[in-house]
Amino acid sequence: MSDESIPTEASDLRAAAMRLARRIRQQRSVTTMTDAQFAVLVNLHLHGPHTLTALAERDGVTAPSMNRTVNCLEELGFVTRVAATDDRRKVRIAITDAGSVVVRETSERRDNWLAQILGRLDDAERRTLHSAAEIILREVHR
Amino acid sequence: MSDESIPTEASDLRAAAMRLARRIRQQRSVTTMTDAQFAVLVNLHLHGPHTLTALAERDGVTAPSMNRTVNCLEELGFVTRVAATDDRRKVRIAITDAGSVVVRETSERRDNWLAQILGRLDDAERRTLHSAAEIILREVHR
DNA sequence: TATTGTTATACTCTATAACTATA
DNA sequence: TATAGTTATAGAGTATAACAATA
Repeated sequence: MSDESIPTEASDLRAAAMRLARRIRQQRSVTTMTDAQFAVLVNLHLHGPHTLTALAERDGVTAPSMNRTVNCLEELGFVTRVAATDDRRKVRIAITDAGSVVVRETSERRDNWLAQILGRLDDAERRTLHSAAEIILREVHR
Repeated sequence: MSDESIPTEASDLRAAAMRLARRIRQQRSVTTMTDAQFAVLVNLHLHGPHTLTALAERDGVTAPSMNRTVNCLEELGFVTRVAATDDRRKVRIAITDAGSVVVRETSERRDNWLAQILGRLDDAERRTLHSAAEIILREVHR
């Protein structure tokens, strides 16, 4: 394979990634919850409690912006704030049981939607998609 | 390959698509422009002038929401509104030359970023990614 | 009466600037 | 003085409800 095919490959890969991600985002269990809120929930669900600053840095937003998102999640009962014991400036933000349920339900819904598509494919094509996912997860860092 | 591997494949594919799309979205030529605005510009660039209703339907948002986005793009000089001659209720929204420049520059920037990643891979892996893109574009509709 | 576009209003996400409490 | 969190304020995207102009 020669290098002159890279531009076309890049363009196709870009179109495919954007379309697939858009359709995945449409699948959610709580339709009133936004992407910003769900991203925070997933982070807390997978990696445990964080400070406000850590959450903001992880999602590439400012602290005041993350503060508002956390306020919304707190009002919805999906996260809790607890003052840190060691450094009294810090606040420990943790996911609640209700928040974990939302993450699991939405993840399931998204995976079920994708599994429908995978189920239409033959083994070779499914292998191709799985290999592609592994390459992307290995080469593209958050 | 057996069906019990589908859940894992779906989960990996979901993670890969979300991460890749997120990183692609970070690459833009005009950093002040939002995703909603850019999506409208791309649509007009690829498929020509549209009415407000058609733009709203295509992006899955309401007409008032699209109206605000188009107002912003008009103020920035990236689109124009022209009254339709046949049906005087309709408004023809078209991309300007400046708008087309933005679309081309951002597309190039995104493809260059992806090409860097593709350039690190061997031929087999590049073939895998390209095949995966083709499968996704064939199976996942907008 | 139905359709197209728009305005009014409200909520969320985003940002910068400024403030409080703590280290 | 520096850091963690918060509040104040403003711009943009989203929605629903209501309206004017036209078909």
